[in-house]
Amino acid sequence: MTKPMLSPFCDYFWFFLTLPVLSIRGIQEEGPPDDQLMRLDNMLLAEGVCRPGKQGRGAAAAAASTATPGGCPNDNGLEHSDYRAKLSQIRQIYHSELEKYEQACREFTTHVTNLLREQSRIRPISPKEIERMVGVIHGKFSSIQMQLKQSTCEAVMTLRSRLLDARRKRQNFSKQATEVLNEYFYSHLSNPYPSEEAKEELARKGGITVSQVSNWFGNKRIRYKKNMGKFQEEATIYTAKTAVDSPKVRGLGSQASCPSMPSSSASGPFPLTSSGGALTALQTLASLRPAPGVGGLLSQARGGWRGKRRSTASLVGDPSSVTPDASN
DNA sequence: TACAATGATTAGCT
DNA sequence: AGCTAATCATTGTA
Repeated sequence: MTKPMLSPFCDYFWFFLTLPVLSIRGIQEEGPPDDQLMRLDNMLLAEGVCRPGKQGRGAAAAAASTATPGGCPNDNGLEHSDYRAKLSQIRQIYHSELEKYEQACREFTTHVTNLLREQSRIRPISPKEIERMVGVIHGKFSSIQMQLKQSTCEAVMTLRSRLLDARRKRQNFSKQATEVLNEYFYSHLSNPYPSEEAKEELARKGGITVSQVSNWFGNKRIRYKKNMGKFQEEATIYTAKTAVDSPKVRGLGSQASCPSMPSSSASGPFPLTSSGGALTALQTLASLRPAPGVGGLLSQARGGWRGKRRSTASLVGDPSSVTPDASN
């Protein structure tokens, strides 16, 4: 590029124009700038930073600040208010910067064009040359824009991982979910391993995911086994509950296929769950000893249910536990 | 604020 | 793949 004869003021801008744009991280390695720009625009759109049809076109910060973040599936209110507030800040900064860049680009283009026109009195300057200069200026500014977009994307991603990370933002399950899970657990105490279908049903009823159901049962089994005493009261409550409302729970589990004998009532290691109700439960509560004839199963549970791994043979004498999912 | 409860993650096992 | 056991990290509570 031949340096045109410009004023000292323009020397400064000439320096700007000749700055390499290669320093923009990732752009060169990730394909043509247009593709990269499109990806960034899509991402900003998905994150709710810009709005459809307005990507990079100077959407007003004020208007944008009230927009609902589009890319946040969990954006359901108070628990993410912090996220939303910070996203809104990012959005404002993004749009005001973008606006500044665009204005600077317009002003600089006008300025350079005027200077070239002035120069044309001294030496011949073709319209093509002016066009080329304008193109170069726009190219520089769009690469700056790209950098801005990239930084914005990074900021949003960091914010998301910090504030919306499921593990860090663990929430206790709703009462409904806990009840549903506990009802199943205590009514299937002899074999508290819900089948895939039962897990799905529990998940649906509790408004949680299947993997959350699996986690819950994993935790529950281990914690129950470790400290059965602590759970006695809870067991009594749910036993009484399911005794009254047994069809509800029975409907979930395959073990409940024995209508007259809830799985854990006579067979399980924890006779608290007898459909006979609170009396047996309280008796056991007092002694913490199994009802006659169930000692073997109690020790089995104390050593670990070893649920799905349990062979059908070990369930002999426990007809209610011989279920489709137990025999898997 | 300390501590218990609890949901999620991980390593190792079958 | 699904389980246990240990552990982490957050939430709830006295």
